Amino acid sequence: MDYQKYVQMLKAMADPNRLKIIDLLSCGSLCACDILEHFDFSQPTLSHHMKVLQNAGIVAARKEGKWQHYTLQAEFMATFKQDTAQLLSSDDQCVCHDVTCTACASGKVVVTNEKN
Amino acid sequence: MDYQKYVQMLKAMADPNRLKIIDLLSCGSLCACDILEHFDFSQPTLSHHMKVLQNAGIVAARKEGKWQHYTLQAEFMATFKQDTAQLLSSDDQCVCHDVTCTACASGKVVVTNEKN
DNA sequence: TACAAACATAGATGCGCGTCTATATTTATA
DNA sequence: TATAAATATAGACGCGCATCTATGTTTGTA
Repeated sequence: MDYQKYVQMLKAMADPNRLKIIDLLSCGSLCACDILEHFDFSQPTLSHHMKVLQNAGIVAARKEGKWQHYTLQAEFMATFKQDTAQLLSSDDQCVCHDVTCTACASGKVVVTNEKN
Repeated sequence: MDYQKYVQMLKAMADPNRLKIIDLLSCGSLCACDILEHFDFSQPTLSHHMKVLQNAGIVAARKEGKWQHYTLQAEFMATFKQDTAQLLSSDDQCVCHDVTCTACASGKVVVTNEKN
């Protein structure tokens, strides 16, 4: 998986306001002014947050007249779930395969690395 | 879902080094010195990162002799996947249910909120 | 054409975070 | 008991981030 891209998604999501924006968009598209109504911060701040979400590939923007419509990227929803599952599983591509535990190898403790 | 707890998990994960630590632990327990070998930063920095992961409920620590063993929390792995699925889905508990789109309501654009 | 609405950009500010060095603490061992 | 190994704590530093105000840009409308 694309480690760097996954971290960028996590960083973009790791803000309570941006997480709420994602939640608001989970049912469909919304324009900026409607999103803004749910928050206390200023309009430029929302503009900043939307740019962060776009750069992370989470949100797509489409302009129609005066309004800027935002939608969750389908690819993000799929990729993020997939990357998360892979991170928390110990499959063949896991980085932990060449890892040993010094304490365990010394025979002084009972803890064992399940993969060795 | 616990919004605040989920954000705390995301923040803890939104660092490339901590994400690699989680990946290293996805196969089993490791002590601090073994984790440290995979990074360039100092030992106090690792100690700091492990504390962040513990406070977020991602990692559990267990001391045996000189060694501090770290393990991924089973509850975290379950909760995080579940919260993620709920965030990206539009079920009954979604915050977007009382949301309308001004631009759509005006009838000037073709975009519609899928839930309305 | 003038004005208002929706949104973006520029620049500044304050706070948090990742990292460091130095030192303390705990535990095993000679 | 002295020493070394493994880890934690304290305090400092620099950078990035979330936010703001002020202003620019685009688009629809009277």
